Amino acid sequence: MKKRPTIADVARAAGVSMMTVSRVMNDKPGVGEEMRQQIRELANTMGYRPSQIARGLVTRQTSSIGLIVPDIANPFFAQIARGAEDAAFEHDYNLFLINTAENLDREMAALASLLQKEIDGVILCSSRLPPDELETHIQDFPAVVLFNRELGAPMPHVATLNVNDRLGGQRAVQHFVAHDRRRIAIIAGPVTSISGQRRLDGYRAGLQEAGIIFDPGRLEHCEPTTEGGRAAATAILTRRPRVDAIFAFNDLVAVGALQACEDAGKKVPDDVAVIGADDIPIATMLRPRLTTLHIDLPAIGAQAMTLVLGMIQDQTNGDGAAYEIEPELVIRESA
Amino acid sequence: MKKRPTIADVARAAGVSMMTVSRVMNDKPGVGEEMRQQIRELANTMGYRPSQIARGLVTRQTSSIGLIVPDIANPFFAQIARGAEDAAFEHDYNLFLINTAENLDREMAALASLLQKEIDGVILCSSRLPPDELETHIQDFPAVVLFNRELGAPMPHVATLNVNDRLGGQRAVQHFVAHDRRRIAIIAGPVTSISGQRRLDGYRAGLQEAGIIFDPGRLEHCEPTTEGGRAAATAILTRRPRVDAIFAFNDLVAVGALQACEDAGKKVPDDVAVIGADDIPIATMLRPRLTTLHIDLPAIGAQAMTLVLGMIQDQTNGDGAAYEIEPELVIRESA
DNA sequence: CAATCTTGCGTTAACGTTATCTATTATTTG
DNA sequence: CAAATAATAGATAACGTTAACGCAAGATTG
Repeated sequence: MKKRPTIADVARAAGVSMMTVSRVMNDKPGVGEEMRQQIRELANTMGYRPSQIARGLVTRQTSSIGLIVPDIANPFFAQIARGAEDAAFEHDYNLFLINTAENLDREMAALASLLQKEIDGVILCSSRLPPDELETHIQDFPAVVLFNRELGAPMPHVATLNVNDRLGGQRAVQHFVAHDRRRIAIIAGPVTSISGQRRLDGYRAGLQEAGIIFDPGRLEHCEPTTEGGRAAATAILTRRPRVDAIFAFNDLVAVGALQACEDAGKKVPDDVAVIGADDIPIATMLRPRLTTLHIDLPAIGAQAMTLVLGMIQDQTNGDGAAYEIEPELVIRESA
Repeated sequence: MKKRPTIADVARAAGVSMMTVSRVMNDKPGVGEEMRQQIRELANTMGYRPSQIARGLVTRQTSSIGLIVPDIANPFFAQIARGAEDAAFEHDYNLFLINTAENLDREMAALASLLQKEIDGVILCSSRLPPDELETHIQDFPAVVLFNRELGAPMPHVATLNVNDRLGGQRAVQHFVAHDRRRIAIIAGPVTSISGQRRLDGYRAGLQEAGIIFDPGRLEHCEPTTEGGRAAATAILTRRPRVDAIFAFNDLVAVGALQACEDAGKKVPDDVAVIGADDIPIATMLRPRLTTLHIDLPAIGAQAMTLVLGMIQDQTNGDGAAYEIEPELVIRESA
């Protein structure tokens, strides 16, 4: 509302040059302790706050990081966002949040608008962009962390952080097999999802390990939502009524599968065992409690943020590295 | 990585002044159609993107809106954030997301850092700041929407958007009473929560209406989480074992209450009926499905964003107004 | 056909901050 | 005690963009 004081106003009021005020505000040397205190106090009473915009123009730093996710309403990404924002707050950074809604154009628009904002770094989650598009769009950022997405060849200023979904899928199948389930179905999520492809990979590896031949009739793709999971599970259950286990793309999809089993009159886990993935909070709220592949979502968000921040500060920190997170099967009631 | 071209580079390459390029980039008149096309193309091939920072310094507009929420990992706020971001995207605005973690200092720090970023507007959700602090902290923003928080006196550039939680609480109690429940407990959420206070108000009004006297033993406060709800419900159930209905602060708390009933060997809804609030997606995933007070969360987020954007464009649009949303009881299985 | 308006483009000066360099003192040193 | 060094502070010029005004040449008017 009322006009904010500028550094010039403070300087004039204190009878010093703007540089002196600037040095005080940035805790830089070159100002006597006495005057420093005096200016600090004056700035405070005047309500002076340096403009990040003007500062950004000259320093080329904005103290802002972009976080691009498919859908913040998905608890998976909401938890990651929480961890990332907490870490950003610790370091006096702010977070731009953008949803892509699983839409390529919107993902590209997101990257473009963040570029114009001259943010210091980006965390890009589950990008669906084709490799070449991805590379051209991220190369102009000072620091990038790709979550659940790999790169053909390492790029400078780009680190990757991936959940070992293949291992997860394999472990899920192993658990089913160990409990004498052999007619195992999989709901693999969106066809374009990298995580989905990896989980499917692990699923097939697990089957092969157990000497079970892959049956395409037990595979279904779907949207990463409860409704998607329900529809997919219903489709599988009608096509292959004797299925005795379902590995779901994620917990949301698993909830849908649970509902489909209920609809079909199948008891979980007696008739059909269900394993989800990601261990979002809902997993323990349901009855039966969901057996799922656990990963520490807020910690992942925090790690991603730490990685970007590290790359900004210090070129070598995490630059080009590929990090991996190992999911752990937590056995509850659904399998 | 590589240095971005500036408007000066484009101007030089095109053999025109910077202003001409500027006019083209902003679709402003004063440039011939032929040259306009030519510059557009050149800018494109050079990969020129105007710096929002430099632009912001002179126009005093950043195309950024701040969204402050207690916790983005809470589906309630995640849904609102989704709606708000979608609406922002539509208008080429970006969203700063900040969590307060129910922490006053952090809320104030959030406001302060957004002020330095010179954002065009803020949506502040469920502020816990005392009235005077709140007023001083929001008055410097060009446009503010307060969600679930009221103002003593209307302020210019500040609109409020409130869920009529009092009515919601009253309706919940009415529903209980209509089904012959009279020993109705309430879990009222954090003591500092405005929504919690309003729901408690409505609860008492509902009781009075039915001629039931208020029993403090049936009231408990708690953190707005599943664990909080579980603990609070357990406390009430041990203190007042004959309670036959629970109105929960929100759906998350209701889930906790459900769990506490399960722990205590009470059947829902037969022994104890439970009503939640907000109708987050989890409500329909649970068994029994949660009866709750429905509001359209993404729509609220979008409305809040539209309100801020309107105030920025046009001073009078929504300025100082107070909007209200009426929750609707959706009856499912838990009550 | 002179007077006015329009169209198309350029010049200059900001916006608020910090980098860099320079100038003035104090303080230490050999 | 002269000379070197450090500490403190100021002046100036960016950073990339747009607002505001200026000016010419062509179009329109009475």
